[in-house]
Amino acid sequence: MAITIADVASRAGVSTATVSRVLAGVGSARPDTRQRVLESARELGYRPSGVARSLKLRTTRTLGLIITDIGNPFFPELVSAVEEAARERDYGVLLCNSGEDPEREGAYLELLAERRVDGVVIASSGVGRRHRTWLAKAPLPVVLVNCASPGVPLPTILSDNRAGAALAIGHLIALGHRRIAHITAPSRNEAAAERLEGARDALRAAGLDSAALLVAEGDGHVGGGAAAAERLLETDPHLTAIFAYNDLTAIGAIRAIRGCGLRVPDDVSVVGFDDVDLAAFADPPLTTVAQATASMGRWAVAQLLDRLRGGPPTTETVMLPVHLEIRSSTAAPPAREAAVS
Amino acid sequence: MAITIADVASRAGVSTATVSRVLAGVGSARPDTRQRVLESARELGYRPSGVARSLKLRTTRTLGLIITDIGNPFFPELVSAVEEAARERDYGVLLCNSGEDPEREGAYLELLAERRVDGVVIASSGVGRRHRTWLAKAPLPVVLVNCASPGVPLPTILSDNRAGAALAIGHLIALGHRRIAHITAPSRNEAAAERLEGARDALRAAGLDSAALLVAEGDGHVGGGAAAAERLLETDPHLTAIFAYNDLTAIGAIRAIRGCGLRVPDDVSVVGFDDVDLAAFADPPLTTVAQATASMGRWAVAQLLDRLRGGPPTTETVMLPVHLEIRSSTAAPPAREAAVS
DNA sequence: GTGATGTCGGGAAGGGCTTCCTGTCGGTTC
DNA sequence: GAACCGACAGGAAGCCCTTCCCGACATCAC
Repeated sequence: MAITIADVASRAGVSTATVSRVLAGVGSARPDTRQRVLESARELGYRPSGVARSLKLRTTRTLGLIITDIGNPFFPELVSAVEEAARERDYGVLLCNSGEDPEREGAYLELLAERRVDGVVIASSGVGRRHRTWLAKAPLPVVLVNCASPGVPLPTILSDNRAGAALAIGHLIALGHRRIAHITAPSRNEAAAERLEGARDALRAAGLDSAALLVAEGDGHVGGGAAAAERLLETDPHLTAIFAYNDLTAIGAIRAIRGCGLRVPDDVSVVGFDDVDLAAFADPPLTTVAQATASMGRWAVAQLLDRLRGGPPTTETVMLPVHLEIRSSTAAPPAREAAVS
Repeated sequence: MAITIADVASRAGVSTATVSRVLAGVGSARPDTRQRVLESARELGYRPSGVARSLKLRTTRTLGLIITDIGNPFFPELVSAVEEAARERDYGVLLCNSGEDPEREGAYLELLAERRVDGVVIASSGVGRRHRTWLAKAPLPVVLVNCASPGVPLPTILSDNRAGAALAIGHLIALGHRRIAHITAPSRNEAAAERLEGARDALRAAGLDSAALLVAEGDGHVGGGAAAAERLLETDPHLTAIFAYNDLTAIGAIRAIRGCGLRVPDDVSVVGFDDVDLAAFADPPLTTVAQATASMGRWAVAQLLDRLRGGPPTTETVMLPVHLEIRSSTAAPPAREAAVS
């Protein structure tokens, strides 16, 4: 059915070895032989089988990419960077959306291993911990993005979550806020724990009682953020600032704050995390901690490919700095509250 | 290096044929043989090579997915649906982000064909037209999502763009708007043309002059939407409604409108298209035309797999209905304007 | 003329799997 | 006891490439 190298060879009156060499451009061939091969290939519409080549060469030129949730705009940005870096080197990307489901994660890990992808980048928070034993004896190169696998030495790149959170809270404190709340994410997410810790760091650094930080749990999405903010405002109707686990959560919080008849930032300031594309276009434009998302993706791919080109197995961990993107969702607290505090 | 079926066979003291049969669960094997094979496989940590299997079986259990721009939230929603439908059937998805770049599109089409993916779903507006000749003799099953390839009979699923646009404009007219503008997308995008046509349909149906529709071109993104809205407001400072090509464009328009000191929807109403997740959380929540994005993705995969299971090549075209999601970005025009018109 | 050197290109192995075909063996049946 | 049968399991082909190795031939120097 499909044209094979043998068809091309017989049409050109040469052996398959010659066809292979000519098409790959290696070795030497007489110009007329070369010509005939090229012509036959073109005329037949020959397209070499990547599968056969992969079997022979023991490389698939494919990378696996496991992410948590493509519905969170942070991930499309990462996917985009990974995909681009891969494409530049002629690699394909097999996309796996884990949805935080351990079973699916496991299934995908197995699928990628069976498919013999050349490497996999894992950017799915829970995988590192939930599949430690698998990762410890991973049959292929793995790099972790924004996620750790305690005890398993794997190359890792992550944002400085703790410092970022401290930056956010520091900013709020500097504006004069004292009644600050935090919306975290389910604790299976290690970044959530780090961000919470960073928030407390900043409070302590300012000589405030870090235990007084009001905390509610969201789900990393708009809905959870809104619900958490509502609970928070019920608990302390006079809080003046909320630092959210991520931008989606922050957007939910803003919604809820407005739902309570309050204004952002006049009554309550809100800070997000990630600096997703849409953060700048939210209303009001969101003050948020910006991660170098694209850099992470590029680094992960570069790391993997270095390794494939014979580089030594690394366990390097890179911590990327973050910075605060100040927009209009934060302002000084309302005078009354400032006086109260 | 890697464990092969031969290793398992020799450890279990059987032939590779037997191992293959036992692991695939076909044919019959004596319970004790079965046992030995299973045990050896487990002990050795055997993982069959998908590559070898693909070569033999002539199927990769992989689908290609070409999209325009993963940065537009419409696509993650589609990707998510495709990925899920594929995963349920144990298929992988090779993600290709074309970025509207004809060269990249072509490269990806070739890559997918060489990789021998079992099928490809194309949801990248321009591909259908730009690569017609390729598609006409596509070496693998293709289905088109929200994109057409004139003259090439391929199974296609699309939203009723024209009717959707008419719905949007009809809604604005019903609210009393008469000075309505439209922000379109670059004309290489056929959906853009259809939506523009639909807008004119509705104007005509209401007995209004469809030629009077003010049109500006955006880029399908927030930035382009904002720029287009600015131009529009400059041309006609008294327009009272804007229908945008998509939600991102609409969000940009809202930004620009506010930048001019006007309010949404009090001074200017805005309608989007797509009903992206975030539309409901925009400020104000966006009135928009909702597409059945997930259904499209699922249908595309189902279509492809049916075909692979021996179904006949189809050229069926499905047009999905859309509906208007009325939120708070639209309202009656300000009294002064209503009087003027 | 002979040997050395170099250029082309073919044969064949091998990558890891599935499956058709065949053979063996124990048990039935008449 | 012969013929037959079903259940198991092995041999080997074949999926489509790449590349090592080697032979054929031409060319050149001596």
